[in-house]
Amino acid sequence: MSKDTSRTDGTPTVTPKTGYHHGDLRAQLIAAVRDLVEAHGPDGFSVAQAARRAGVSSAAPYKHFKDRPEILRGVVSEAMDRLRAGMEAAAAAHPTGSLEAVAAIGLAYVDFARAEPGVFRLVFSLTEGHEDAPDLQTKGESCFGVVVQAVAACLDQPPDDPHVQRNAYMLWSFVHGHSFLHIDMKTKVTMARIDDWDYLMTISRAILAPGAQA
Amino acid sequence: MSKDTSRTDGTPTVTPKTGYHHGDLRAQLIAAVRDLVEAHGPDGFSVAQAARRAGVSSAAPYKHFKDRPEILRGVVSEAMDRLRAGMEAAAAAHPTGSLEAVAAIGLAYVDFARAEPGVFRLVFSLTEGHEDAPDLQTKGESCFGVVVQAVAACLDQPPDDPHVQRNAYMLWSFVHGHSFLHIDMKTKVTMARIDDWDYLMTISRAILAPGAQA
DNA sequence: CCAATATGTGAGAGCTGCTAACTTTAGTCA
DNA sequence: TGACTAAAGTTAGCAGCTCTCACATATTGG
Repeated sequence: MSKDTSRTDGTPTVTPKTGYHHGDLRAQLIAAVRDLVEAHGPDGFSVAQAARRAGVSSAAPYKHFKDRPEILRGVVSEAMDRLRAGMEAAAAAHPTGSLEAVAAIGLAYVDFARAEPGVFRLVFSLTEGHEDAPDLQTKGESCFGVVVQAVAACLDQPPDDPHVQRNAYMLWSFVHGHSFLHIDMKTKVTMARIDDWDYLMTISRAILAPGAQA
Repeated sequence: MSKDTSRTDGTPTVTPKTGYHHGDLRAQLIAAVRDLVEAHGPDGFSVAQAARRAGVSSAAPYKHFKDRPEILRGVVSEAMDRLRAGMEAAAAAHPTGSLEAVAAIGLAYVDFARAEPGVFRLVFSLTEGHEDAPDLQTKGESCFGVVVQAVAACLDQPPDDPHVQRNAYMLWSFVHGHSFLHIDMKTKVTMARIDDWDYLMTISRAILAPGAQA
Protein backbone atom coordinates (compact mmCIF):
# COMPACT_ATOMS: atom_id res chain seq x y z
CA MET A 1 0.00 0.00 0.00
CA SER A 2 2.63 2.46 -0.98
CA LYS A 3 0.31 5.08 -2.33
CA ASP A 4 2.81 7.69 -1.30
CA THR A 5 5.71 7.31 -3.67
CA SER A 6 4.35 9.86 -6.10
CA ARG A 7 1.00 11.20 -7.10
CA THR A 8 -0.76 11.76 -10.37
CA ASP A 9 0.17 15.34 -9.73
CA GLY A 10 3.69 14.58 -10.81
CA THR A 11 5.21 16.21 -7.80
CA PRO A 12 6.74 13.81 -5.33
CA THR A 13 5.41 13.57 -1.83
CA VAL A 14 7.71 15.62 0.31
CA THR A 15 7.93 13.06 3.06
CA PRO A 16 6.19 9.72 2.70
CA LYS A 17 3.47 8.95 5.14
CA THR A 18 4.25 6.59 7.96
CA GLY A 19 1.35 4.34 7.17
CA TYR A 20 -2.13 5.49 7.95
CA HIS A 21 -1.30 8.52 9.97
CA HIS A 22 0.79 11.19 8.47
CA GLY A 23 2.52 12.61 11.45
CA ASP A 24 3.10 16.13 10.27
CA LEU A 25 0.35 16.91 7.87
CA ARG A 26 -0.37 20.42 9.04
CA ALA A 27 3.14 21.67 8.44
CA GLN A 28 3.41 19.87 5.12
CA LEU A 29 0.15 21.33 3.92
CA ILE A 30 1.38 24.79 4.72
CA ALA A 31 4.58 24.10 2.86
CA ALA A 32 2.68 22.75 -0.12
CA VAL A 33 0.36 25.73 -0.21
CA ARG A 34 3.32 28.06 0.07
CA ASP A 35 4.86 26.47 -3.00
CA LEU A 36 1.63 26.53 -4.91
CA VAL A 37 0.97 30.17 -4.09
CA GLU A 38 4.46 31.00 -5.18
CA ALA A 39 4.02 29.12 -8.41
CA HIS A 40 0.50 30.05 -9.43
CA GLY A 41 -0.49 33.12 -7.47
CA PRO A 42 -2.57 33.54 -4.33
CA ASP A 43 -5.82 32.32 -5.85
CA GLY A 44 -4.15 29.77 -8.07
CA PHE A 45 -4.08 27.02 -5.55
CA SER A 46 -6.65 24.53 -4.37
CA VAL A 47 -6.71 22.63 -1.15
CA ALA A 48 -7.30 19.48 -3.17
CA GLN A 49 -4.04 20.08 -4.99
CA ALA A 50 -2.21 20.72 -1.75
CA ALA A 51 -3.64 17.52 -0.33
CA ARG A 52 -2.43 15.57 -3.35
CA ARG A 53 1.02 17.00 -2.86
CA ALA A 54 1.03 15.91 0.73
CA GLY A 55 -0.15 12.48 -0.27
CA VAL A 56 -3.49 12.49 1.51
CA SER A 57 -7.10 12.55 0.49
CA SER A 58 -8.78 15.82 -0.33
CA ALA A 59 -10.79 15.75 2.88
CA ALA A 60 -7.83 15.33 5.19
CA PRO A 61 -6.87 19.01 5.33
CA TYR A 62 -10.15 19.80 7.00
CA LYS A 63 -9.04 17.90 10.05
CA HIS A 64 -6.39 20.55 10.56
CA PHE A 65 -7.97 23.64 9.08
CA LYS A 66 -11.54 24.79 9.19
CA ASP A 67 -11.46 26.58 5.88
CA ARG A 68 -9.55 27.31 2.76
CA PRO A 69 -8.95 30.82 4.15
CA GLU A 70 -7.65 29.33 7.36
CA ILE A 71 -5.00 27.44 5.43
CA LEU A 72 -3.95 30.66 3.78
CA ARG A 73 -3.83 32.29 7.16
CA GLY A 74 -1.55 29.52 8.30
CA VAL A 75 0.79 30.22 5.42
CA VAL A 76 0.74 33.92 6.18
CA SER A 77 1.40 33.35 9.84
CA GLU A 78 4.40 31.20 9.10
CA ALA A 79 5.66 33.72 6.55
CA MET A 80 5.40 36.57 9.01
CA ASP A 81 7.45 34.66 11.50
CA ARG A 82 10.19 34.25 8.96
CA LEU A 83 9.94 37.86 7.88
CA ARG A 84 10.33 39.10 11.41
CA ALA A 85 13.20 36.73 12.08
CA GLY A 86 14.93 38.01 8.99
CA MET A 87 14.48 41.61 9.99
CA GLU A 88 15.78 40.97 13.49
CA ALA A 89 18.78 39.08 12.22
CA ALA A 90 19.56 41.86 9.79
CA ALA A 91 19.36 44.46 12.53
CA ALA A 92 21.52 42.40 14.85
CA ALA A 93 24.30 42.35 12.27
CA HIS A 94 24.90 46.07 12.72
CA PRO A 95 25.58 48.29 15.71
CA THR A 96 22.51 49.16 17.69
CA GLY A 97 21.29 52.62 16.81
CA SER A 98 23.17 52.83 13.54
CA LEU A 99 21.66 53.92 10.27
CA GLU A 100 22.99 50.70 8.84
CA ALA A 101 20.81 48.69 11.19
CA VAL A 102 17.75 50.52 9.91
CA ALA A 103 18.73 50.09 6.29
CA ALA A 104 19.47 46.43 6.89
CA ILE A 105 15.99 45.87 8.22
CA GLY A 106 14.61 47.44 5.08
CA LEU A 107 16.85 45.28 2.96
CA ALA A 108 15.64 42.15 4.70
CA TYR A 109 12.12 43.23 3.89
CA VAL A 110 12.89 43.79 0.24
CA ASP A 111 14.81 40.55 0.05
CA PHE A 112 11.86 38.65 1.41
CA ALA A 113 9.57 40.23 -1.15
CA ARG A 114 11.98 39.35 -3.92
CA ALA A 115 12.55 35.81 -2.74
CA GLU A 116 8.88 34.98 -2.24
CA PRO A 117 6.83 37.49 -4.15
CA GLY A 118 3.72 35.35 -4.13
CA VAL A 119 3.76 34.82 -0.40
CA PHE A 120 4.72 38.42 0.20
CA ARG A 121 1.73 39.58 -1.74
CA LEU A 122 -0.46 37.09 0.02
CA VAL A 123 0.57 38.46 3.39
CA PHE A 124 -0.77 41.84 2.43
CA SER A 125 -3.75 40.63 0.47
CA LEU A 126 -5.14 38.79 3.39
CA THR A 127 -5.60 41.54 5.89
CA GLU A 128 -8.92 42.49 4.43
CA GLY A 129 -11.74 40.15 5.27
CA HIS A 130 -9.63 38.45 7.88
CA GLU A 131 -10.01 40.94 10.66
CA ASP A 132 -10.96 37.99 12.80
CA ALA A 133 -7.37 36.88 13.01
CA PRO A 134 -5.85 38.53 16.04
CA ASP A 135 -2.67 36.51 15.83
CA LEU A 136 -1.91 37.89 12.40
CA GLN A 137 -2.63 41.38 13.63
CA THR A 138 -0.25 40.77 16.51
CA LYS A 139 2.48 39.44 14.28
CA GLY A 140 2.11 42.40 11.98
CA GLU A 141 2.52 44.76 14.87
CA SER A 142 5.57 42.97 16.10
CA CYS A 143 7.13 43.26 12.65
CA PHE A 144 6.54 46.96 12.82
CA GLY A 145 7.96 46.83 16.30
CA VAL A 146 11.33 45.81 14.92
CA VAL A 147 11.43 48.94 12.83
CA VAL A 148 10.28 51.12 15.68
CA GLN A 149 12.94 49.70 17.94
CA ALA A 150 15.70 50.41 15.49
CA VAL A 151 14.45 53.92 14.80
CA ALA A 152 14.12 54.64 18.49
CA ALA A 153 17.68 53.52 19.07
CA CYS A 154 18.83 55.59 16.15
CA LEU A 155 17.13 58.72 17.40
CA ASP A 156 17.90 57.91 21.01
CA GLN A 157 14.31 58.34 22.06
CA PRO A 158 11.71 56.00 23.56
CA PRO A 159 9.85 53.74 21.11
CA ASP A 160 6.48 55.23 21.96
CA ASP A 161 7.57 58.74 21.11
CA PRO A 162 5.27 60.07 18.36
CA HIS A 163 8.23 61.33 16.40
CA VAL A 164 9.77 57.89 16.44
CA GLN A 165 6.49 56.30 15.43
CA ARG A 166 6.02 58.71 12.57
CA ASN A 167 9.52 58.23 11.24
CA ALA A 168 9.25 54.49 11.52
CA TYR A 169 6.00 54.59 9.63
CA MET A 170 7.55 56.73 6.90
CA LEU A 171 10.40 54.31 6.53
CA TRP A 172 8.08 51.37 6.41
CA SER A 173 5.90 53.03 3.80
CA PHE A 174 8.93 53.59 1.69
CA VAL A 175 10.30 50.11 1.95
CA HIS A 176 6.89 48.55 1.53
CA GLY A 177 6.19 50.57 -1.57
CA HIS A 178 9.58 49.83 -3.00
CA SER A 179 9.14 46.13 -2.38
CA PHE A 180 5.80 46.04 -4.08
CA LEU A 181 6.80 48.10 -7.05
CA HIS A 182 9.91 46.02 -7.39
CA ILE A 183 8.14 42.69 -7.61
CA ASP A 184 5.37 44.13 -9.73
CA MET A 185 7.43 45.39 -12.58
CA LYS A 186 10.51 43.37 -12.05
CA THR A 187 13.50 45.07 -13.54
CA LYS A 188 11.25 46.90 -15.94
CA VAL A 189 9.80 50.36 -16.11
CA THR A 190 11.12 53.38 -14.35
CA MET A 191 14.82 52.78 -14.35
CA ALA A 192 17.58 50.41 -15.10
CA ARG A 193 18.24 48.91 -11.72
CA ILE A 194 18.36 50.16 -8.21
CA ASP A 195 21.08 49.35 -5.81
CA ASP A 196 18.90 48.50 -2.88
CA TRP A 197 21.47 49.13 -0.23
CA ASP A 198 22.32 52.56 -1.54
CA TYR A 199 18.70 53.31 -1.91
CA LEU A 200 17.79 52.25 1.59
CA MET A 201 20.69 54.07 3.15
CA THR A 202 19.67 57.20 1.30
CA ILE A 203 16.15 56.92 2.57
CA SER A 204 17.17 56.17 6.10
CA ARG A 205 19.50 59.13 6.11
CA ALA A 206 16.94 61.45 4.58
CA ILE A 207 14.37 60.55 7.18
CA LEU A 208 16.45 60.04 10.26
CA ALA A 209 19.18 62.58 9.78
CA PRO A 210 19.02 65.24 12.49
CA GLY A 211 17.01 68.19 11.29
CA ALA A 212 15.35 66.34 8.44
CA GLN A 213 11.77 67.30 7.67
CA ALA A 214 10.97 69.55 10.60
CA MET B 1 -40.48 37.59 -20.56
CA SER B 2 -39.43 40.10 -17.99
CA LYS B 3 -36.79 38.00 -16.38
CA ASP B 4 -34.82 41.13 -15.76
CA THR B 5 -36.64 42.90 -12.96
CA SER B 6 -34.57 41.29 -10.26
CA ARG B 7 -32.65 38.11 -9.75
CA THR B 8 -32.54 35.47 -7.12
CA ASP B 9 -29.36 37.22 -6.16
CA GLY B 10 -31.36 39.98 -4.61
CA THR B 11 -29.51 42.70 -6.35
CA PRO B 12 -31.48 44.41 -9.09
CA THR B 13 -30.31 44.34 -12.64
CA VAL B 14 -28.56 47.59 -13.28
CA THR B 15 -30.18 48.22 -16.61
CA PRO B 16 -32.81 45.84 -17.90
CA LYS B 17 -32.05 43.96 -21.01
CA THR B 18 -33.70 45.08 -24.18
CA GLY B 19 -35.12 41.68 -24.91
CA TYR B 20 -32.83 38.98 -26.07
CA HIS B 21 -29.74 41.03 -26.59
CA HIS B 22 -28.33 42.96 -23.77
CA GLY B 23 -26.72 45.88 -25.48
CA ASP B 24 -23.98 46.68 -23.04
CA LEU B 25 -23.08 43.48 -21.33
CA ARG B 26 -19.34 43.91 -21.35
CA ALA B 27 -19.39 47.16 -19.43
CA GLN B 28 -22.02 45.92 -17.03
CA LEU B 29 -20.05 42.80 -16.29
CA ILE B 30 -17.02 44.87 -15.47
CA ALA B 31 -19.08 47.03 -13.19
CA ALA B 32 -20.59 44.01 -11.50
CA VAL B 33 -17.20 42.42 -10.99
CA ARG B 34 -15.85 45.67 -9.63
CA ASP B 35 -18.59 45.72 -7.03
CA LEU B 36 -18.10 42.09 -6.14
CA VAL B 37 -14.37 42.47 -5.78
CA GLU B 38 -14.92 45.47 -3.58
CA ALA B 39 -17.39 43.58 -1.47
CA HIS B 40 -15.79 40.16 -1.14
CA GLY B 41 -12.16 40.52 -2.10
CA PRO B 42 -10.31 39.75 -5.33
CA ASP B 43 -10.89 36.01 -5.25
CA GLY B 44 -14.31 36.30 -3.71
CA PHE B 45 -16.17 36.76 -6.92
CA SER B 46 -17.38 34.33 -9.52
CA VAL B 47 -18.20 34.80 -13.14
CA ALA B 48 -21.53 33.14 -12.51
CA GLN B 49 -22.39 35.66 -9.83
CA ALA B 50 -21.47 38.57 -12.04
CA ALA B 51 -23.61 37.12 -14.79
CA ARG B 52 -26.55 36.84 -12.43
CA ARG B 53 -26.12 40.46 -11.47
CA ALA B 54 -26.14 41.48 -15.09
CA GLY B 55 -29.21 39.38 -15.68
CA VAL B 56 -27.74 36.94 -18.16
CA SER B 57 -26.92 33.28 -18.19
CA SER B 58 -23.65 32.07 -16.78
CA ALA B 59 -22.31 31.31 -20.24
CA ALA B 60 -22.90 34.78 -21.65
CA PRO B 61 -19.76 36.39 -20.22
CA TYR B 62 -17.62 34.08 -22.31
CA LYS B 63 -18.86 35.80 -25.44
CA HIS B 64 -17.08 38.92 -24.26
CA PHE B 65 -14.18 37.57 -22.27
CA LYS B 66 -12.04 34.56 -22.92
CA ASP B 67 -11.31 33.81 -19.32
CA ARG B 68 -12.06 34.62 -15.74
CA PRO B 69 -8.66 36.34 -15.57
CA GLU B 70 -9.51 38.37 -18.64
CA ILE B 71 -12.54 39.78 -16.87
CA LEU B 72 -10.34 40.79 -13.99
CA ARG B 73 -7.96 42.38 -16.42
CA GLY B 74 -10.86 44.35 -17.79
CA VAL B 75 -11.68 45.62 -14.34
CA VAL B 76 -8.08 46.54 -13.72
CA SER B 77 -7.81 48.32 -17.04
CA GLU B 78 -10.86 50.42 -16.31
CA ALA B 79 -9.61 51.15 -12.82
CA MET B 80 -6.25 52.31 -14.08
CA ASP B 81 -7.94 54.69 -16.44
CA ARG B 82 -9.80 56.23 -13.57
CA LEU B 83 -6.72 56.33 -11.40
CA ARG B 84 -4.73 58.15 -14.03
CA ALA B 85 -7.57 60.56 -14.69
CA GLY B 86 -7.75 61.32 -11.00
CA MET B 87 -4.04 61.93 -10.77
CA GLU B 88 -4.05 64.21 -13.77
CA ALA B 89 -7.01 66.17 -12.50
CA ALA B 90 -5.35 66.58 -9.14
CA ALA B 91 -2.17 67.84 -10.73
CA ALA B 92 -4.06 70.24 -12.96
CA ALA B 93 -5.62 71.88 -9.92
CA HIS B 94 -2.26 73.28 -8.86
CA PRO B 95 0.37 75.39 -10.58
CA THR B 96 2.62 73.43 -12.88
CA GLY B 97 5.90 72.68 -11.20
CA SER B 98 4.66 73.31 -7.68
CA LEU B 99 5.21 70.97 -4.78
CA GLU B 100 1.47 71.10 -4.27
CA ALA B 101 0.91 69.52 -7.65
CA VAL B 102 3.15 66.62 -6.69
CA ALA B 103 1.48 66.18 -3.33
CA ALA B 104 -1.93 66.37 -4.96
CA ILE B 105 -1.06 63.51 -7.28
CA GLY B 106 -0.07 61.48 -4.29
CA LEU B 107 -3.28 62.36 -2.53
CA ALA B 108 -5.33 61.27 -5.52
CA TYR B 109 -3.50 57.97 -5.36
CA VAL B 110 -4.20 57.51 -1.67
CA ASP B 111 -7.80 58.59 -2.13
CA PHE B 112 -8.31 56.00 -4.80
CA ALA B 113 -6.88 53.30 -2.56
CA ARG B 114 -9.13 54.38 0.27
CA ALA B 115 -12.23 54.63 -1.90
CA GLU B 116 -11.77 51.28 -3.61
CA PRO B 117 -9.38 49.20 -1.57
CA GLY B 118 -10.45 45.95 -3.17
CA VAL B 119 -9.93 47.19 -6.70
CA PHE B 120 -6.75 48.97 -5.72
CA ARG B 121 -5.33 45.76 -4.36
CA LEU B 122 -6.49 43.90 -7.42
CA VAL B 123 -4.62 46.27 -9.68
CA PHE B 124 -1.40 45.35 -7.98
CA SER B 125 -2.18 41.70 -7.47
CA LEU B 126 -2.66 41.09 -11.11
CA THR B 127 0.68 42.07 -12.48
CA GLU B 128 2.14 38.69 -11.75
CA GLY B 129 1.05 35.95 -14.05
CA HIS B 130 -0.44 38.44 -16.44
CA GLU B 131 2.68 39.58 -18.16
CA ASP B 132 0.85 38.89 -21.37
CA ALA B 133 -1.15 42.05 -20.99
CA PRO B 134 0.74 44.82 -22.73
CA ASP B 135 -2.10 47.28 -22.39
CA LEU B 136 -1.99 47.03 -18.61
CA GLN B 137 1.75 47.49 -18.70
CA THR B 138 1.28 50.55 -20.85
CA LYS B 139 -1.34 52.03 -18.59
CA GLY B 140 0.84 51.45 -15.58
CA GLU B 141 3.67 53.27 -17.22
CA SER B 142 1.48 56.16 -18.14
CA CYS B 143 0.35 56.45 -14.52
CA PHE B 144 3.97 56.68 -13.52
CA GLY B 145 4.36 59.18 -16.33
CA VAL B 146 2.08 61.58 -14.55
CA VAL B 147 4.34 61.53 -11.54
CA VAL B 148 7.45 61.89 -13.65
CA GLN B 149 5.98 64.84 -15.46
CA ALA B 150 5.16 66.67 -12.26
CA VAL B 151 8.55 65.95 -10.75
CA ALA B 152 10.30 67.08 -13.91
CA ALA B 153 8.38 70.34 -13.87
CA CYS B 154 9.16 70.78 -10.22
CA LEU B 155 12.87 70.25 -10.69
CA ASP B 156 12.88 72.05 -14.01
CA GLN B 157 14.60 69.20 -15.77
CA PRO B 158 13.65 66.90 -18.63
CA PRO B 159 11.46 63.93 -17.74
CA ASP B 160 14.03 61.41 -18.85
CA ASP B 161 16.70 62.76 -16.57
CA PRO B 162 17.85 59.97 -14.25
CA HIS B 163 17.60 62.23 -11.26
CA VAL B 164 14.01 63.01 -12.09
CA GLN B 165 13.24 59.35 -12.61
CA ARG B 166 14.81 58.38 -9.35
CA ASN B 167 12.98 61.00 -7.37
CA ALA B 168 9.70 60.15 -9.02
CA TYR B 169 10.26 56.54 -8.15
CA MET B 170 11.03 57.40 -4.56
CA LEU B 171 7.86 59.43 -4.31
CA TRP B 172 5.82 56.71 -5.85
CA SER B 173 7.28 54.10 -3.51
CA PHE B 174 6.34 56.25 -0.61
CA VAL B 175 2.82 56.94 -1.69
CA HIS B 176 2.26 53.37 -2.78
CA GLY B 177 3.47 52.02 0.52
CA HIS B 178 1.43 54.49 2.47
CA SER B 179 -1.68 53.61 0.50
CA PHE B 180 -1.23 49.93 1.09
CA LEU B 181 -0.44 50.21 4.75
CA HIS B 182 -3.35 52.54 5.17
CA ILE B 183 -5.95 50.21 3.73
CA ASP B 184 -4.38 47.22 5.40
CA MET B 185 -4.60 48.35 8.96
CA LYS B 186 -7.21 50.97 8.60
CA THR B 187 -6.92 53.54 11.31
CA LYS B 188 -5.22 50.97 13.50
CA VAL B 189 -1.68 50.27 14.54
CA THR B 190 1.18 52.68 14.28
CA MET B 191 -0.45 55.97 15.09
CA ALA B 192 -3.65 57.74 15.69
CA ARG B 193 -4.32 59.25 12.33
CA ILE B 194 -2.26 60.82 9.63
CA ASP B 195 -3.15 64.00 7.91
CA ASP B 196 -2.49 62.84 4.41
CA TRP B 197 -1.97 66.25 2.92
CA ASP B 198 0.56 67.24 5.52
CA TYR B 199 2.22 63.91 5.18
CA LEU B 200 2.47 64.08 1.42
CA MET B 201 3.70 67.63 1.42
CA THR B 202 6.36 66.67 3.91
CA ILE B 203 7.48 63.83 1.75
CA SER B 204 7.46 65.84 -1.43
CA ARG B 205 9.48 68.55 0.22
CA ALA B 206 11.95 66.10 1.72
CA ILE B 207 12.60 64.49 -1.62
CA LEU B 208 12.35 67.37 -4.02
CA ALA B 209 13.76 70.20 -1.94
CA PRO B 210 16.99 71.47 -3.48
CA GLY B 211 19.95 69.78 -1.91
CA ALA B 212 17.97 66.93 -0.42
CA GLN B 213 19.67 63.54 -0.38
CA ALA B 214 22.72 64.29 -2.52
C1' DC C 1 -34.15 40.21 -48.39
C1' DC C 2 -30.98 37.13 -46.95
C1' DA C 3 -26.71 35.19 -45.49
C1' DA C 4 -23.19 36.04 -42.05
C1' DT C 5 -22.06 37.35 -37.71
C1' DA C 6 -22.58 38.72 -33.02
C1' DT C 7 -24.65 37.64 -28.91
C1' DG C 8 -27.73 35.22 -26.26
C1' DT C 9 -29.47 30.18 -24.10
C1' DG C 10 -29.33 25.42 -21.88
C1' DA C 11 -27.00 21.19 -21.00
C1' DG C 12 -23.16 19.14 -19.30
C1' DA C 13 -18.08 17.62 -18.14
C1' DG C 14 -14.73 18.13 -14.80
C1' DC C 15 -13.00 20.44 -11.01
C1' DT C 16 -13.48 22.37 -6.30
C1' DG C 17 -14.87 23.37 -1.22
C1' DC C 18 -16.79 21.25 2.32
C1' DT C 19 -19.72 17.83 5.13
C1' DA C 20 -21.13 13.35 6.84
C1' DA C 21 -20.41 8.82 8.24
C1' DC C 22 -17.14 5.47 8.73
C1' DT C 23 -12.30 3.30 9.84
C1' DT C 24 -7.88 3.12 11.70
C1' DT C 25 -4.37 4.52 14.92
C1' DA C 26 -2.55 6.33 19.42
C1' DG C 27 -2.98 7.37 24.08
C1' DT C 28 -4.92 6.64 28.83
C1' DC C 29 -6.26 4.58 32.93
C1' DA C 30 -8.53 0.69 35.62
C1' DT D 1 -3.08 -5.89 29.45
C1' DG D 2 -7.17 -4.32 27.38
C1' DA D 3 -11.28 -1.52 26.54
C1' DC D 4 -12.60 3.37 25.84
C1' DT D 5 -11.79 7.80 23.69
C1' DA D 6 -9.98 11.12 20.83
C1' DA D 7 -7.24 12.22 16.84
C1' DA D 8 -6.50 11.77 12.18
C1' DG D 9 -7.21 9.40 8.26
C1' DT D 10 -10.80 7.39 4.46
C1' DT D 11 -14.72 7.30 0.81
C1' DA D 12 -19.04 9.17 -0.96
C1' DG D 13 -21.44 12.88 -2.33
C1' DC D 14 -23.74 17.66 -2.77
C1' DA D 15 -23.64 22.16 -4.42
C1' DG D 16 -21.32 25.57 -6.99
C1' DC D 17 -17.90 27.06 -10.19
C1' DT D 18 -15.38 27.47 -14.86
C1' DC D 19 -15.64 26.74 -19.37
C1' DT D 20 -17.26 24.27 -23.83
C1' DC D 21 -20.56 22.82 -27.22
C1' DA D 22 -24.56 22.86 -29.89
C1' DC D 23 -28.28 25.59 -30.73
C1' DA D 24 -31.41 29.95 -30.96
C1' DT D 25 -32.09 34.65 -32.02
C1' DA D 26 -30.94 39.63 -33.32
C1' DT D 27 -28.33 42.78 -36.13
C1' DT D 28 -26.27 44.13 -40.10
C1' DG D 29 -23.87 44.67 -44.69
C1' DG D 30 -24.33 43.56 -49.50
